Amino acid sequence: MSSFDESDAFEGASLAARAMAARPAPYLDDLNPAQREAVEALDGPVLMLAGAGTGKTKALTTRLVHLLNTGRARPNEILSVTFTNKAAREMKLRVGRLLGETVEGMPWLGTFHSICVKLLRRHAELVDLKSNFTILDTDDQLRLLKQLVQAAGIDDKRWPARQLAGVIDHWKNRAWTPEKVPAGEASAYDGKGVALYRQYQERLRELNAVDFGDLLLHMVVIFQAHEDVLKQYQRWFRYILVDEYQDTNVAQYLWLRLLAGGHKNICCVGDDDQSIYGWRGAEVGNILRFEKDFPGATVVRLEQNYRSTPHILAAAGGVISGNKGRLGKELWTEVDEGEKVRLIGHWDGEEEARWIGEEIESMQGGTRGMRGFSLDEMAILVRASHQMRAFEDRFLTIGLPYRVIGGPRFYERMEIRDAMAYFRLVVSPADDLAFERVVNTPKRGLGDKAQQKIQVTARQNGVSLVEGAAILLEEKGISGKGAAELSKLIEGLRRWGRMAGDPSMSHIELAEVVLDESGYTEMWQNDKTPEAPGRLENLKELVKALEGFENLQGFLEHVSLIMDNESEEQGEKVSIMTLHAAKGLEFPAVFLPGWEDGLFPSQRSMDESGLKGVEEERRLAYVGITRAEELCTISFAGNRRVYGQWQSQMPSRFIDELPEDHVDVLTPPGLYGGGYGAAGLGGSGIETRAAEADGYNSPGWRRLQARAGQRPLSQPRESKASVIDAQAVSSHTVGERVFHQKFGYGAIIAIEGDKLEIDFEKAGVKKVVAKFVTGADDIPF
DNA sequence: TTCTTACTGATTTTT
DNA sequence: TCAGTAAGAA
Repeated sequence: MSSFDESDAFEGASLAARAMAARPAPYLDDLNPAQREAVEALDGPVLMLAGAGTGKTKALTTRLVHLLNTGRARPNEILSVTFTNKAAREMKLRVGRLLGETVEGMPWLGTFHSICVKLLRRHAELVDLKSNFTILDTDDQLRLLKQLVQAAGIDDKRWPARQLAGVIDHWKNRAWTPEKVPAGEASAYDGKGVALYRQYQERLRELNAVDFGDLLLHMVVIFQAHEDVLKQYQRWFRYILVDEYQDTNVAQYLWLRLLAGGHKNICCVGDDDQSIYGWRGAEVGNILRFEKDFPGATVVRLEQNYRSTPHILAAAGGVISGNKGRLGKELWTEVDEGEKVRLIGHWDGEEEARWIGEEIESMQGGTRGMRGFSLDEMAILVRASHQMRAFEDRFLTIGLPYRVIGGPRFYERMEIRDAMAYFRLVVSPADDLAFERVVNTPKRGLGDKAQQKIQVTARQNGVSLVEGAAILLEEKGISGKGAAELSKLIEGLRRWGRMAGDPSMSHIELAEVVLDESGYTEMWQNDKTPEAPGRLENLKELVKALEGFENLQGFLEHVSLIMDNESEEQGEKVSIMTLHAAKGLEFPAVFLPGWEDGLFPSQRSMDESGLKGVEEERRLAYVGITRAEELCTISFAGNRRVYGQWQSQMPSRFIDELPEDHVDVLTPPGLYGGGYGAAGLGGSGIETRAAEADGYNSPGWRRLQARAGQRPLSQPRESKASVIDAQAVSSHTVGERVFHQKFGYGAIIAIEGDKLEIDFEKAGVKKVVAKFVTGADDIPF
């Protein structure tokens, strides 16, 4: 607690205030009027509504520097929270650059989670934890939940532990302890959710462990129950800055409101139009409600955009204007016209990938009067990660270098987690979850039965699993190969533990010894799967990462929170990522494929959250378009293979929301008569003329897409307009041979409305809904 | 115990 | 389609 000598701190601050009050502030000259207003409104609540590309980070960091420079607070009296480590790093860097020195003394600039860990370690005893508690990763969490579920005699096939994890996470995001879960949630997880939640928390306490959600939850509980503690921090954190406020969940919101409760010097920065994490517990309401929560708040809108061309901004603006209850912002730019947003429809997903691949290749050299773009300047942003595959396949074929952003992060990889579990066991042999993870990795002939014996022995003796295993061996409760291997493991752990205490041995050597002697490295060396070499490579990298730390313990502590690893791959590559992963990034040229109803907006989002879901999807569209600086290309396909089944697709409703004046409709090559979206470009086919007559921004155009995308007998999906269902029905005739996904081939006996009576070759006579059958000879491709 | 084969069911994922 | 799991076979 040495850094918490308050009297010293306050005196220092006032002295500093007097000494620095007259300091010039040249950095203010670099700001536009709105940014400047946001920076200079230092006291009281401030809401900075920062649209995409409006210099939000600049304003935020300048404000921080201004707080320091005017002597209002010392570096350790400012609480600045971000969501990602990356954002925190960026802020530190930029503050340092503005100050002309590195900022060592900003201990409270970090993610919600990393700050909460610091706080919770100081006050762990208030929630019955020891200050050296461990932070579980999701694998540990899941294993623990699985045990509880099985112990409760629940069929974990019908009720997967994963689902329980989701429910608990959701509750924690809302700052509900087991006692506070409202009655309305009682039916969660087969009605046993709350009870299991309680057991889970109990078990965590026994293990002296917390999960990610607990970090926030425990701190909120502490602040609510211990006014003295809260007051202490309210005084200490004289100013609070919050980035990405639209992404805060209820727990984070409460945490902030408690901390800001005294002086209300809180500045929240965010953009309600970029709230895309509702499904993870984020509450757009937090930002919409700010002025009510903090009456008299200064609200500043940053609307001048420094990123995109006016066409791109107009297209994004047109789409987002369909959302209700926005705080309202209109982005503008001083930049000249530039290219319109390009729109193109394709026959199917593969064609779309092929076209984008070719387009990327030709864009490198510059086409249609445009400048050339390097591969690093181009990105493909998809709604769901499975869409990436088509592009990867295609790019591999044509040898186009690409990089996938997102996906499993370094510390989430299996081999890294396994290795870490070994390290954890060396540092703290009582880490049961780590033991469970590696006891049979590599295979030691210790299956379920043997592990159960260890569990029972440990529980009977009230000791950890490692000790339980030792006792079991002594009692000869286990025999054969398993016994020999287990005793080897236990001995190894003891030996490594001693080595850890030996100052003559570096922790890097120790790590190598552990991975070697445990047989873990060997396991991957003997593995013949194609990913094995990569995994060995990762292990080497892990050992290398140890160099930055004093010992294993310090390393483990660090890693539990910093789950990101941006190993900057060399070479120019196109980026492929999800829209979510793209938030906060920008690229000169952006491709947005797969704009089809059901895919984007995603069917599931609409089913689960209705209008709210569509609005969040729309914000995702807005985020996608606003990633583009110079060129944005939106595309869709008429047919797409979904789970191995060909389906016809309707263009996304968001396409109809694009303002016509800012869109160029391109004609895809290789389609007779121009095919889709030939509006305004002439041509001869019926489709083309229809498109010209209606314009693309009309129901007629949509109908055209639907019709053109619809092969005569392929199956429409449930959500489609009734017109199409009728089409599907009328396309069948009695006696026709058809195919059904479940029942196989058969012949139609009778047709009643949308139901068909079919004599299946294998399944006999059945009545099925027409949309579930396909003409037998007409399975596309 | 572990390897093999059949089944099921499927977004987005900052920490 | 395809990955991840669950029951059967060696």
